[in-house]
Amino acid sequence: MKIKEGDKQDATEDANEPRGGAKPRARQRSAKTTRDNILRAAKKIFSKDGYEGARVEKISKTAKSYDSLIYYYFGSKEKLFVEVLENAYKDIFETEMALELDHDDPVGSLRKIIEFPFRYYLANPELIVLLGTENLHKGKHISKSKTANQFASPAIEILDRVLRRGVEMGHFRADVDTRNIYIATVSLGYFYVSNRYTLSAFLNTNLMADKEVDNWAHFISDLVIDSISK
Amino acid sequence: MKIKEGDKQDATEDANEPRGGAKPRARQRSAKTTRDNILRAAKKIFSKDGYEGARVEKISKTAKSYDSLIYYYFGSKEKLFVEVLENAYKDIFETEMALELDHDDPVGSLRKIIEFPFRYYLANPELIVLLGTENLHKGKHISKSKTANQFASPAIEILDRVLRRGVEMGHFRADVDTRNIYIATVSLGYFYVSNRYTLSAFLNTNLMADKEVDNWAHFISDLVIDSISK
Amino acid sequence: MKIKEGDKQDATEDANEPRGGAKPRARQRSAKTTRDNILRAAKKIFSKDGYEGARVEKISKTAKSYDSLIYYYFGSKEKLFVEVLENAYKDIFETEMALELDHDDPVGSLRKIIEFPFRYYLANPELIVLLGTENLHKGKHISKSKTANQFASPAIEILDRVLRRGVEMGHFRADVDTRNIYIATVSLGYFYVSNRYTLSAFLNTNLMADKEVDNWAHFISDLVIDSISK
Amino acid sequence: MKIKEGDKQDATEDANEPRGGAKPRARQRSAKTTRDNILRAAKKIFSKDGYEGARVEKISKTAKSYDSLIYYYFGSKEKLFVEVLENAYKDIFETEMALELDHDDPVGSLRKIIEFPFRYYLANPELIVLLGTENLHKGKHISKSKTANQFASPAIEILDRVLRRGVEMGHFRADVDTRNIYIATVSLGYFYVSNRYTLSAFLNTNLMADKEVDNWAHFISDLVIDSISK
DNA sequence: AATGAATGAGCGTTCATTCAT
DNA sequence: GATGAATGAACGCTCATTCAT
Repeated sequence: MKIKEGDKQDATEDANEPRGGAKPRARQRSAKTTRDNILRAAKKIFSKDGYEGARVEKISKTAKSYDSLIYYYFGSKEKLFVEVLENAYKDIFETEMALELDHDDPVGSLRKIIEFPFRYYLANPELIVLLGTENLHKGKHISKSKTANQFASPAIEILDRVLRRGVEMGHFRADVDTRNIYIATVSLGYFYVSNRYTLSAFLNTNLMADKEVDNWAHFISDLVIDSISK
Repeated sequence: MKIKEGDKQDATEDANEPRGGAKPRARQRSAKTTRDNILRAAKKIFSKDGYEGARVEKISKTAKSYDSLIYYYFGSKEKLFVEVLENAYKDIFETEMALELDHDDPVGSLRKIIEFPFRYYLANPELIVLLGTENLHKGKHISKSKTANQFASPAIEILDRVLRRGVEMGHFRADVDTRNIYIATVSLGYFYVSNRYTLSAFLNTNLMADKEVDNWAHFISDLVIDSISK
Repeated sequence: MKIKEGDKQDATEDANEPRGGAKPRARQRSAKTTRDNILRAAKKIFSKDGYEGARVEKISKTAKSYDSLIYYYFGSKEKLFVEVLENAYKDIFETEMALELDHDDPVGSLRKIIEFPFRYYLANPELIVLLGTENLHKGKHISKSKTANQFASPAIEILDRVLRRGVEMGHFRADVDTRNIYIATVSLGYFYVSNRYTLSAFLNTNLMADKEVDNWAHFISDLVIDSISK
Repeated sequence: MKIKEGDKQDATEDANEPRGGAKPRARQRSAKTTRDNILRAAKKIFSKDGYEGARVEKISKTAKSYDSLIYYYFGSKEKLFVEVLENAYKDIFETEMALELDHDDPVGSLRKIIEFPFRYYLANPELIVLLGTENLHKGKHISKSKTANQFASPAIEILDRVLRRGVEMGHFRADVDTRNIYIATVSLGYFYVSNRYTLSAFLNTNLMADKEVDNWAHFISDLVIDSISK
């Protein structure tokens, strides 16, 4: 499974920068570009340092911009954070929507769905910091967000369709509970990544080693599938 | 299952305050008590506000003490945090060790073991903030800690004993992987609590309602046990 | 006595907006209008918030214009302030010049002259903030201003003419000192308005009530006239 | 008349600094001293630059202290300002209370009372800036202040006593209005000082020259006394 | 050991001003 | 001339930490 990794590109690359111009040093005066640079830098810094640890100055410097432009475009550090958060929600759900699932192979499809969160968090661990911050603050942003809470149901619906097809085809037990399976699936992927440092220390293993990662991916698939198979 | 809840007592209660002393005006507080008050206050504040969000002054005021005493007793905010963290590790592992398991009922024992982390996190959600902080900082404290990393193996051993007994008695499949089951168990308990706010928002439910909590406890037990049962 | 009140009209009214033009969408605002809008907005904001408290952005927004146009038209916040100040000087002196005084009724004329500053400040309290700012800055603008310091003498001359006519007609003492009377007259009107808040608090009265205002107007007239009457 | 001038001493002189000690450079750790230094510096800076223009850093540097100590002792810039303001009120009223008035010389006494505000503002022009700020902000501090609004009445009572004695002795008209005389008195002293810069510019004179000052002091005494004399 | 004052770096934010289109 | 993005200094305030008594 290939998961699109998060933005790793340098925040300053300006694709639409005029090439070979006479003033190669001139600052791009494009709101779009600046705003995007800040957003990208913010995602990076918030993910690395958490909300409180992230310094506005660090974000603006990373974006090769100015503190004041953060306020010009976003109004406050908190609003910037919310926008970063919403983008992250959007990304993960859109990626999940794009999973190619074979309607006639519910077991294989389920395997893909189960592994998806794990692989996604692995590739985009910044989401974990963002979600952690959000939960530390008792979800006060997500509850206000207009774009965020419309994402969960499609993801569950996809899972539901696969599960029902599996039941229909006689693979799964008739009493499967989609929502519980959904939460379990995310739990098993999230925790392994979110607590990778403490867990690695306790278990005296490097859980991020490829072998370990693959082992876990298979294990959680088997775990869930075994439990609902007839 | 009954889980000992975290310290909820007032940080200022001085059970061992000497009575009838000659200096009724003097605070006359033993070092032990002051240190403990600070530690208790720190746990409370770090859990509520996170490491960065926790203010030294807030901790000292909560402990009815002084900023400078924090430095006197603990050296720095960070060292205080580490001590809080170690205490929290110690508490959860000691509580787990104290689980009363019936050697001749591996399935029931396993059920207890599976539900334990979930119930514990539910009763002590501050642990989640502490662990989250620690993982945000890439586990830099736990790796230095002398007391922390000696706890995991006993917990795994207990699980291992139960699983092997279950295999022996013909309940579980012979190929059960203790470590994976252990991680799965903690994942399923941790995530539900750690992400209770965002998850509740996405699912448009209050996952902390008693009914939902019980549902989840049963579900994760069933999930794991079903998957390893013959 | 009727005193022309300061500009209360909406800064955005565009009386000279061309009608039925071919480009209905274009702002099509003459430079004159924009400049005037800014000037009017500046007077309002400087008067309300003082020089330091007045934000360039607030002025430009009030004028439905842009910060940069303030710099385009006026060069700096300070120069804008100076222009506001000069306009205010001009207004008060022009208004005073326009007082209709009966050459053969020096006492009645003097009464009008004495009450004038009081009534004017009452109707245009923004002048007080402007003058206060100017004095806080040790009059550094007025000393540079070309238009401002040419106004005082005509005002004094008018007073002087009235006083001399009063002496001539045997109403006033021969040794009246025009300049002192002038300053006293302004003092008595200015202070009552400039310190209306602290004074009202100290005296536990609302000095802006109509009754109190009229009382003061009569009192200061009587005070000055009594003192110079034979 | 001798008016106590405002604090002109260096904010850092520490009268109680141990002399000839071994550690002459050691920082005084006396809350009283530090607080006073800040208060004195604040009075100076607020008076010079106005409330908005006064920078917290400038105040703390002037007091040879730290920004943070301002917050430690006063809570905010605004609260510091209020304390400066209250001290200023207290000073002027206490000084006025201390005027030595001869009960049997109401005219002489009245002369002293009339000249007092003028001389006081002259010696303590910072009061004018403080009052100006306060009036710019519509008296929002004075209305909250517990100590401020208890001062005016004693000052008026003193004036009242003198005026009544003058009436009794046949010097003044029976219908004198104490409150109006009081306001007039303050007006005539205040305005001359508060608007000394703009007024000097308009009149093309240096109104602060000794001769001019004395002229004004006499003039306003005469003005008021003439107007109420029989 | 307790109490509280001192220290100084740094934080989120705002502001006047300039520049590019 | 209008529009709005960029620039960079500075501001009020907070914080972890240390020092003196």
